[in-house]
Amino acid sequence: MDQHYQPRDIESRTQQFWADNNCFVATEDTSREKYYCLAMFPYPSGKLHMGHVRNYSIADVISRYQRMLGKNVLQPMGWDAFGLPAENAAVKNKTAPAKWTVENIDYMRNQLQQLGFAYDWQRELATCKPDYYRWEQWFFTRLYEKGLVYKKTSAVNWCPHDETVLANEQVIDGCCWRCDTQVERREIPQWFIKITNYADQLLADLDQLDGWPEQVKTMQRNWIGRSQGVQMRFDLDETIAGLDHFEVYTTRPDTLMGVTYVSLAAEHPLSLELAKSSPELAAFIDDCRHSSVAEADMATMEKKGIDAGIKARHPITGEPVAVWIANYVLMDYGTGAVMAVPAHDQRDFEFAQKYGLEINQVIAPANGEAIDLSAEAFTEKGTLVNSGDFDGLDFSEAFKAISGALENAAKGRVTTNFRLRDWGVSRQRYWGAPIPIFNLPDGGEIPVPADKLPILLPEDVEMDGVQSPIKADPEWRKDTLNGEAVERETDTFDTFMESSWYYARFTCPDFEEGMLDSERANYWLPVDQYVGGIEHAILHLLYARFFHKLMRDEGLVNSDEPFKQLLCQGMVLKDGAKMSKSKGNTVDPQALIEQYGADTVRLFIMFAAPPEQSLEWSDSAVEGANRFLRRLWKLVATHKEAGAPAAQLDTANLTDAQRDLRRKTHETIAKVSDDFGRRLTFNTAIAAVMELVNDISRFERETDQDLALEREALESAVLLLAPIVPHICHELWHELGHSEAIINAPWPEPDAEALVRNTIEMVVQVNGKVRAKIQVPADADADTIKALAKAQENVQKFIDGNTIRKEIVVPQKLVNIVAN
RNA sequence: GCCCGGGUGGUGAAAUUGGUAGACACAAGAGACUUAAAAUCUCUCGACCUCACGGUCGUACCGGUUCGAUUCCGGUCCCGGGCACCA
Repeated sequence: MDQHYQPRDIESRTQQFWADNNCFVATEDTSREKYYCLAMFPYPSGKLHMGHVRNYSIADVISRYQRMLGKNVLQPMGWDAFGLPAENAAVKNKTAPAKWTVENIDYMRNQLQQLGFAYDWQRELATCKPDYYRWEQWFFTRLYEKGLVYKKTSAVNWCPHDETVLANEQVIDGCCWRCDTQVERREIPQWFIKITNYADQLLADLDQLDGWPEQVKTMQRNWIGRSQGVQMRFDLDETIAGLDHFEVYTTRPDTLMGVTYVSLAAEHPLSLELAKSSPELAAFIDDCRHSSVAEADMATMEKKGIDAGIKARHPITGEPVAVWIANYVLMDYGTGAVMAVPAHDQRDFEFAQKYGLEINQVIAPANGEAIDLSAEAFTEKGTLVNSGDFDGLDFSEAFKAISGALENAAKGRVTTNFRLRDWGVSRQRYWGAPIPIFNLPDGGEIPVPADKLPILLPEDVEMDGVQSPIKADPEWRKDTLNGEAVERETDTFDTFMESSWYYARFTCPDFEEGMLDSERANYWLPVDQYVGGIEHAILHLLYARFFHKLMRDEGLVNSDEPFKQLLCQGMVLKDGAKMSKSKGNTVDPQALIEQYGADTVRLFIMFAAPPEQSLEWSDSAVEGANRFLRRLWKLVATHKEAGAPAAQLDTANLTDAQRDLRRKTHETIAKVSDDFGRRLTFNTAIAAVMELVNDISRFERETDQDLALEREALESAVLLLAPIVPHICHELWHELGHSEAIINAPWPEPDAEALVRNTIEMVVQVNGKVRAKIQVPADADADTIKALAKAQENVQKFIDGNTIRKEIVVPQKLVNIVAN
């Protein structure tokens, strides 16, 4: 055996072995328990970054561990290949997005292979290929036929200088990232999928996701945002272009008697109508357009408003209420109009103060305390005051009474509302799947019939950064249907469409007869373990859950949820900031693989932090990971020099030192199994193996029995590390005399007998402070332990002269004597 | 602004169900080996007091619950993720 650890040779030999033996090709086998482990597929941006290495190392460790447990494991890999960066690169480098994307995929695939991830490469897919997106197009036409798709106008960011639509990311401080022109909102017709039809299911089914982090479920619940409230009408004093009222929704009907004005969105039909006869209003509404469509921008911008000059009638008192137009009311959410209660809503309060509007208290704290409405609104629930017949009621009584009064007067009703909005899937971009719709000469549209699919995206194009090549080309859109000329839709799909079902396509990527081969899909689905960045906690995961239910209702899959267990890994940081090109703090994984080998990179990244936490990069800690592997290699080499043990291990006759090493070995097996299988804390698992390796190094080997014990300990360490550093373990396993490859070795199990301890160390506290440590027999009773604890000299010192008030014994752990 | 997380030595972290704060590493310092360096091995390593035994303080900050709080509760500050067209 080579005395020195040579990762380059070891890793290429091992990877060759895996490839030659098709080790990771997965086939359906109903006689075995399946395990589908999936990491979020990458966008092929050029080369792997540390976030990828972390994501894929975590998933690979889980896959390899489950395989050693005997499961039929599927771990696929593919490419989320459509998207904006390819277009930007195309403009910059004068290459077609397709070419750029394919080259990136080739480079990154090679990097993943160098890292030794156990993928079934036969299932590789790329979403930009027609054999993938054709089924997405087909599915969209099915949704259309089911009435789950519709077209409506919706706002986009528009750069008036470049005459192009901008993504939120391309809007910097309200201006175009290329030409710095102030962007405006522009309403254009776009396609939507009715995710709101599934809002209740998407909310309710979160409860069955026991394997998801509570944090992610909470975020999704809040995002869906189901609320009970009241929708009511405010009648206008005069009819304006046929409009005699508008609707508002509130979750706080108890504050209704405190309404002092109402606010309309700038795009509200009433606002637009009023602007026709008021240059002042028209100017204000025009000004409101100068803002990006991003909610964060809307919420943080200066709140502005203007008196619309009309009055509405309070639905209960009939008193006139001022109508304002405000820049912070969203037309896309709710009714586009909100009632304002400045005394009990902070945003309304600030607006009212700014414009000198009335602030009327109608809620008092339930405990009778006075409130000061000169500084801020009182937003908690309480008891009604200044509310006429409703005075004295609490929130729920007031909710019932006021909504009842509105219902009786036919002015309102109790409704359930969702914050969730329908999914806008239209993009005015080139590098995406064309939306499969034909526009008819008479102005209508129909979905592209199945026999005309796929609508192919031309790949040999030039990008100018302004207009999509399929929009610029007058020929591309031309098509015929039943001999009649029709025009293809030139918008493409949101790329979240592709990433919403790729996990299912991996079960049957070669299937040509349909979107999914249900038999194979139902064998592998749901995904047992999904691993990806926390930044996807809401959008991607919600859309994928939605798509799964859509596919279920189409009869393609038979489960309700796509991902049984979810692990959200933290980001990789350097100097406390996210690694990014713009900050110039990136570390190239490629250089590290070349310098230290894949195993060192994998070990470092799994050891540095638990998976959910952000990970701080450290060059010297990588050095440390490499040092550990060298030590392990050397330890096996030294062990081998002593030859193979002549006799079997005789576990019934062990010295104390031998018993200690054997206990450590089996404690480590138990600990690592729990960390891998239940806790998913790989850093502590590695630490436990390091402790074992330290103990082996310190173990003084003399007899043949010692040698056998040392071999048991080393073999265990190698098996336990195999999922993390598979290449070195592959070779060490052979060196330890096994002809069968470690990839097919079963996971070790702890021997209960080896774990037994005769004595236990317990801590003795006096008034909660540690004063002594005692060794007690494992089966000692509480009185014996208390007596022994009190007999300690340093314990005596602290209880002497005091009365013992209480003695607490926590079995196996500690004694606390309370004395004063 | 709203929703969700996080904050522990010089550094990354550990403490799994409220029970020994700092496992395992990194860095640093001292020593051994070496002509020398690297590598390797041994020891020290939260702060303060103490010759030592040992003691006091310490998990962002303020307060609470408890025999006992890094862990639970209330508040504050700071950092990160998401906010529907980055993926």
